[in-house]
Amino acid sequence: MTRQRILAAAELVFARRGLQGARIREIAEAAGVNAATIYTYYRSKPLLYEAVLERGVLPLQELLAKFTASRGASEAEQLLGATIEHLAARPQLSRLIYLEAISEGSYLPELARRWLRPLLERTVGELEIGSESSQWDASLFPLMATAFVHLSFGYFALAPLLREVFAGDPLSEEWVARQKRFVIALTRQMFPEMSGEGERRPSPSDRSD
Amino acid sequence: MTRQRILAAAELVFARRGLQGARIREIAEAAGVNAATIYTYYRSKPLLYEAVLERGVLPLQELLAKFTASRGASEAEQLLGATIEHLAARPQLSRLIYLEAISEGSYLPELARRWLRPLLERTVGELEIGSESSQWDASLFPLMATAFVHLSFGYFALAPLLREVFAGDPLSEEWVARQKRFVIALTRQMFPEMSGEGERRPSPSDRSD
Amino acid sequence: MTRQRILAAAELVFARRGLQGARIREIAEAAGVNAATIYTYYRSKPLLYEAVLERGVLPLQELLAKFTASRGASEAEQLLGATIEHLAARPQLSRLIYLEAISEGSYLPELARRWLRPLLERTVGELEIGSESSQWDASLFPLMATAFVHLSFGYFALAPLLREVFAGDPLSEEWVARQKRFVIALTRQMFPEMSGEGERRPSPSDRSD
Amino acid sequence: MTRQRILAAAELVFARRGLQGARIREIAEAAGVNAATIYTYYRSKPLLYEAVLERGVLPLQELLAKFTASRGASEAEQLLGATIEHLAARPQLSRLIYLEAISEGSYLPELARRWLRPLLERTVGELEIGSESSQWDASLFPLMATAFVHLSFGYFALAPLLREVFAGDPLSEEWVARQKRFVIALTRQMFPEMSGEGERRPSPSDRSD
DNA sequence: GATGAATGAGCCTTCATTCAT
DNA sequence: AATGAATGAAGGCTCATTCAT
Repeated sequence: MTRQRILAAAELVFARRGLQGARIREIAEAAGVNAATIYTYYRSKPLLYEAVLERGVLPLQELLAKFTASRGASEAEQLLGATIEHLAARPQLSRLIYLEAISEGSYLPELARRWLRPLLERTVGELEIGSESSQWDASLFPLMATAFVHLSFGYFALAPLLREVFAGDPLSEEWVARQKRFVIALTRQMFPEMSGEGERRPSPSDRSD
Repeated sequence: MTRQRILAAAELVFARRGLQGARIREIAEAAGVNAATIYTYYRSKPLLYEAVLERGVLPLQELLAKFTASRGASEAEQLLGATIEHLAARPQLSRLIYLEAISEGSYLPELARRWLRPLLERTVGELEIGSESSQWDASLFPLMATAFVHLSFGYFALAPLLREVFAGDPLSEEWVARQKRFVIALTRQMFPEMSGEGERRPSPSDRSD
Repeated sequence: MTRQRILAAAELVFARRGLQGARIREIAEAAGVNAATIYTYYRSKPLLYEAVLERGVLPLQELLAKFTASRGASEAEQLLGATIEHLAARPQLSRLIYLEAISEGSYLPELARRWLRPLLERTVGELEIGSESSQWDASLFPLMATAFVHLSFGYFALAPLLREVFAGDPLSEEWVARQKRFVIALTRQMFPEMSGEGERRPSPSDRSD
Repeated sequence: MTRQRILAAAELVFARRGLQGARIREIAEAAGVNAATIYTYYRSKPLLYEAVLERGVLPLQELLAKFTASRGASEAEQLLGATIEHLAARPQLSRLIYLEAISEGSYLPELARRWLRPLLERTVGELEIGSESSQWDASLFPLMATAFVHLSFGYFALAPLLREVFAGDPLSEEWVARQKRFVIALTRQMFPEMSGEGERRPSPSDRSD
């Protein structure tokens, strides 16, 4: 129980300050425990940091695994939607990953190997199925896959800035739903051929709220 | 001269560690001066940080200003292209901005006021010209504008991660050109009505290299 | 316990160097603790300084309070004697107060309010009882009161200089007793009318050693 | 000229902060010169400090010398009066000497040898002339001499504290004159036999203002 | 398991001092 | 003679970490 409280607090602080900027005492305060208690569970700050990342990346891996088995027209859309929902429920995750990437942290290779590479392969592989009929150059596929990372993870990472610019809260249900709708609509716009015939092809202007 | 060396070194370190994580001594070493020398020019680390951000944001403001006067079909494309080229020449800028946003730094309001807000207004305003005929819901415009931030700034901010995943260097001329081409193609895909008749509408598969 | 050791060491160093000149590391060494430990108890050097002064001034206040109730001929003498004995037991206190005064420290108003002002009022009030018959101009009373501060506190503050000039140790019992005798004799010399009839009027040359 | 400005500024700052607490840059600012300029005249902070003390002690030595030749009843009074006037014109001198004494500075022996020792010998010697008829124990002579140091130098050293307690300014002409009158009256009170017959013996209540 | 106390290392910043101009 | 720029050496303070309780 204490371990979970520590992990949650650490995630919060690491997502805001990064590994170097985070302070054990701040994490301890956020967790409501003494700073020394943290060392009962984790032998050092970097190890705690790794545990936090681990706890964030593992579900992503699992999320991805679900979509590896079945393939189909709407698979990509479902993956995108599920990812965004997952991220909306864990607002710190995107920030952690972006911070780690920007800071060129030592966990970066792990992040690439276990999460981004599978994600890209999975998505690009998916997309390449329809590549023959696609109007897109195959060399753009990595960039496209990357774009979807930005449109899902980046949206949440930049939330503080968006909050400053727009009136509303980017993490609110309404906003998240809108972003989800936008990304899926964008996908369909880019790959019209992937939308199965049987399925009604929704207009980007469809509103669910 | 020393001041410029300090600013350049500080940009490098701040872009990697953030305000809190950056160490003055590391900046000093990178600048090839004694740590005390930094204080001859900047009275504190936060003030140095502000100066670095200032030096990064001002050109963005000016870049934006150039495109405010004339409007037209290909204006948005030009702005996007120019932005990406600008960022490619200053690889730390995107990281600085993303770090500041993720860390909810105190410079965030300034960033919103002087850069993101004008950018969005400018782009959304541009897009709204064609909104009548557009297939996009007006409520998605902010998200679309934000998406272009991700596709330009985010690309460079995540460069270390991409470098880890792909074989090549995301900051290389070839890669940057490809990203530029991709983003512009995406724009045309999304707003076909904005491409003027006189202009040949290029296929996204066009290659310049 | 550690707190007391720190306070004692700090008193020693502050009395020698003042607030600005004192070095935390020197205090720590004198206290036999790590410099960081000091910050476990006091959040900053000025706050430690205040605590040291507080610990010095409070007993002075209490000493003064004892003599506020009863009044009489020999009260002043007793106060003087008690003060000198108190100071002899706390050799740093006078130096602290003099340093604070000379340096125009921020604790000065507190010092005036809680110690010197009551002392003067108390003494001057006492003296004024006999003012009718006194040969002293009333306008000199403040100066006289101040003189007694010099003759008690100043004696201890200047101890290092006296040690340099005379052979002996100004803080030795013998010297302190002699100073006490001198000050009291001086008082009687100045206010012969205050010495009660019943009491034998001792000659200044009386020796107790 | 610059040298004098530096000395004056240094005196001001040293009198407030002591050797350790004083900062070269503060002295430089007070003198209106660049900090480096100070090093054109003095090779180090301690040497500047010595020069300041030297400049303060030398006139005291000379003042003392004037009174060494002639002896007489009113000599002591004149010395006291002259000293107080001298100090009133150099408000920092007393503070410098007291700080040096309290801090047990390295200049202390010099101070004792050149100023305090001669002063005491001179005064005590003077007093001992009348010791036969005096009511004072000879062993108290050093203390008495010291007392006069307090009553002259101490008065000015504690000026900031007195200013805090009393309404007026202890350095004002009126206050200084009063203190002078008080000290002289006290002397006469203590040594009535020293006041020559021919001279009218003034009452302590005499007022000059 | 949890913590208050303690500390070595290191951080930001200041300071006395030097030197080229 | 005077100074702006630069720096090695602290100085105050914080931090991650340990340990006895």
